[in-house]
Amino acid sequence: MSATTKTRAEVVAQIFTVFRDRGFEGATLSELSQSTGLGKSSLYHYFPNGKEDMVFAIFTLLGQWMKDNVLEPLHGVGTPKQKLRAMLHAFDELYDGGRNACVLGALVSGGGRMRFQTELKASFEAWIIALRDLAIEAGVPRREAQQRAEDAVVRFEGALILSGGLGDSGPFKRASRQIERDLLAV
Amino acid sequence: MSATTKTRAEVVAQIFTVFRDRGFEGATLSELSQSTGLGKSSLYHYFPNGKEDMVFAIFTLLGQWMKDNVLEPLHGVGTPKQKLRAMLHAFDELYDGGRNACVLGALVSGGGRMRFQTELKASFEAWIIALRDLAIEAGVPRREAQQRAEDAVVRFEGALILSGGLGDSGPFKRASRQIERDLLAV
DNA sequence: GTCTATAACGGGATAGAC
DNA sequence: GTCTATCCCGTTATAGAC
Repeated sequence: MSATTKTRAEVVAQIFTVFRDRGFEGATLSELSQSTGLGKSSLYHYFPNGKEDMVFAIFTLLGQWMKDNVLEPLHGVGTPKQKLRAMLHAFDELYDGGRNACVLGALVSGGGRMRFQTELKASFEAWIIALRDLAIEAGVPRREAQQRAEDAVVRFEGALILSGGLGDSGPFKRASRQIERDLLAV
Repeated sequence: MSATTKTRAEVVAQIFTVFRDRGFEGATLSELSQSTGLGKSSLYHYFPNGKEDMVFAIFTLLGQWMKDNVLEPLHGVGTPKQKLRAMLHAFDELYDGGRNACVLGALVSGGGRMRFQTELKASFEAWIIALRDLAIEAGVPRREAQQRAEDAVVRFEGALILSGGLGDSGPFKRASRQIERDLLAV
């Protein structure tokens, strides 16, 4: 790739932020065009079916991010506690310490809930499974691990909503600490 | 009020569900017109500034609902535990056991985050204060009570997102039980 | 108060040149 | 691949009759 040519990955990374901040209906082609620096027609070159295709691309990007930042480290070296810390650090960067919303939450809350039901379910489940397996590795019984993983996702999502609503990153930071404390506790 | 005349409260209750399910950008005048049975022009009679006015009316409705279902019972008779159960029952009905989204979450996640920042903050804070005061009444130290109240809101919001994403009311039901267990625990 | 009609605008999407 | 130009439609909003 050269300096003047955008890769698809770069384009997807840019539209990702728009859908995250505006939701599906709120993300207009004008803003998507502006944020990517591409004309509307060029966007249709990348995404023939428009916004719907863009969101599918975002789900793919999320899957890749999860693989790189959660699943791979999970199978790497270190204690479960170390791996959890690394994961939490990655989430902290993704959400910018609570200043960014969660694109999954934005799509659930907006009109995309029915449109992307299958993908949303798969994304949440993959997330939960990753956290669950880490808890299992730390010696937590499977059933309990599943519950704790769901709790962690609930806390992330809820804390991002509350941090957004209050304009205060405190709830997110505290949720992150609670997850670190609770997920693997014996 | 007669059978043929809608009160403003009835109209607001109907548009409430549209914004809750569709978000601010996703709620169109066509759907609002359909759900209320009023023509678009009639909606402008009730809400001269359009959708923005409708959302302000929703915040007012929420404030009243909170007063009736949370604040009043709080100052009524019964043990804190009994009052908490009554509050949780009211929330369970509002969210239809996890099948409904939270309108505050929908407004935070959509484009309304900046537009209604003041009202969102006030709504979340009122909610937290109500839960906090109940915990204080039950003998929880003030600081700890504040944290638990924020946790409860985080759990509600996150559980509604996850229940929506998974299409399964399980997370909401479990969050409700956890709040009942944790908020007042000594 | 509610309606019909319509204005004014912006949205998503396409065609075709380069 | 990206652009300009354009289309069609839905959306917000207003005017005025009843």
